Amino acid sequence: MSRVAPASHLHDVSTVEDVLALVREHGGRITSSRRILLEALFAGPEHQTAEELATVVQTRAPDVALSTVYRNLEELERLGVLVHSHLGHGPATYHLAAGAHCHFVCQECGAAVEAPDELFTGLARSARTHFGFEIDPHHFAVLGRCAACCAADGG
Amino acid sequence: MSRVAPASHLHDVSTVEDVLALVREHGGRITSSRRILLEALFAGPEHQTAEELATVVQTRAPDVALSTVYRNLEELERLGVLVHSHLGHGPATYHLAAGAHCHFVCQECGAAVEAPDELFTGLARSARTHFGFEIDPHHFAVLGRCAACCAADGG
DNA sequence: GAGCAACTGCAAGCAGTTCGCAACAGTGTT
DNA sequence: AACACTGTTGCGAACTGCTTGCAGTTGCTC
Repeated sequence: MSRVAPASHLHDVSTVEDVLALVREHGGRITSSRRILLEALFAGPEHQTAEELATVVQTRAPDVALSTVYRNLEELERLGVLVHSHLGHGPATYHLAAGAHCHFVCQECGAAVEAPDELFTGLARSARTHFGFEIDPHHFAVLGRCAACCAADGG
Repeated sequence: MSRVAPASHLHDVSTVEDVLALVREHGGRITSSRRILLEALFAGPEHQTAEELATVVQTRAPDVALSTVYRNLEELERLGVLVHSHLGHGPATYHLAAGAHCHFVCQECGAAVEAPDELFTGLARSARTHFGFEIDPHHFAVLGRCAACCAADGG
């Protein structure tokens, strides 16, 4: 599956140009769709689906195809710049690896709560000691019921 | 979304007939596809996808459609007899609610490790106190890297 | 055994994502 | 500045996992 050396931590990738430089280093090319996509990622809200990103990109370059967005997202993820997570049942959401965090998603109303990584350190330690398993708490959402829905339903 | 009183805990649902009785109580009918599906669930391995279950069912009743399997799984889940979980990217897996447990799934090799619920009590408590969020650790898998893949890759 | 409603198979449809392909466009070289 | 090399693109079709509409069937009650 993902067998990549995430090189992003060796470089500063805090701007669009930084990322493009990284892309170049890995033999990739700097294309306008790639640049616009990155700008959308840096400028937009934290959790964007491929479709949403495509829509944003298309406001500036209407001919960029959805498949191009997917391919670029895939490439950027391989370089370690991006991460995608599955929040509940819908489409995956993408965000910059730098701002990765964990999520609680309510199965009833779909609300997503961002959780600090510290909440998972205990679980991470147990998983490591019991099973030698290194968890990646960013990639998935923890499902459940949010405070509002618990209150609404009672019980 | 799921707004159901899981009645299963009020009843003993440890056999196929128990479940069918529960189905009847809720106005459902006892059909052969339903019975065969339940037998597959009780007899088969713990994690089965809808497709796998359909295949098993079809060995005994070749005309049972995949959509029927989905509809029955949905119904049984509404009654609280079943649970489905998303282990990684592929299709959902179904298993009896009685044997529910948490999972660690390796993103590299796909291996699934079953984890005791106790590992999640700390996280559950933090989520509750910090966010009023009641996690449901059974419904999702925690992704990461298993011991074997960690060892293989180094890092 | 008649009738109601739950259930069924079938086929079509859906969302999200991937793929094959021919055309196109960055990039290093000349 | 033209050239070739190869990464990238748009398009459309395919794919997976799942859902739905419909007309026919079947379990269950009276």
